[in-house]
Amino acid sequence: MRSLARAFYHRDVVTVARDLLGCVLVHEVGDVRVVGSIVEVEAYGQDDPASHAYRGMTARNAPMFGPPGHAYVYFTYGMHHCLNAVTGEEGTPAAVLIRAVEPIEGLEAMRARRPGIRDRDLARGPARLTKAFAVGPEHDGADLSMGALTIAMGERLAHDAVVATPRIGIDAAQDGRAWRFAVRGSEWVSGPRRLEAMG
DNA sequence: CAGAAGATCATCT
DNA sequence: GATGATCTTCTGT
Repeated sequence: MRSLARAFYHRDVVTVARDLLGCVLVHEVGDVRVVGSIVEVEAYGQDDPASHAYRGMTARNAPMFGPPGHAYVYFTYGMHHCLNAVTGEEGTPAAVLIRAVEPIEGLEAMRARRPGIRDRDLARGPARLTKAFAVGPEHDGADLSMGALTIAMGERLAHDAVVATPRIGIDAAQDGRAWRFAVRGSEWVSGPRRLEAMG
């Protein structure tokens, strides 16, 4: 598998979000490798009131202003981590939230990390997938809040979003703000109600 | 310094 | 459909 080039992320956030569908998310911790196909994403652009960066740069959202292709991982609700891919021009805040992936490889590890959870729900949600994939300070060590974690750059890095042709169809929904995209008909997107909303 | 809200999830009715 | 968990981040004073 090949990592996505920086140029992939160096584009409009909505375009990148759409194109990330079907791409593969890979994370390795020691010998353990887990892989999943991205089935649901959400784009947060510069003028989006729902974006963490809407009111300018802060300590938390600084990675969103950084170079495309890096990760923006944030902690929320006192217990969850969420993973984003930074896109567009450096200096212009934009990122794609990875909302759900379909597990492909490393199911055993995912089950161990999320005991008692049905396979279908292992990575079906932005905070669920970070737990199944062990994305977070406790496993990555790096200072995630500074965007030190990098996805998809050809360099030797712990995190790689890998190329795969976007499969199936695409649906878009506008929450009034962030653009959400999901693989049409996928059983692995985060929530039946959301699917319905996407028509 | 206090207060509120949060790109969520699991669990319950 | 509603609620509690749990704590960081941001805002206003």
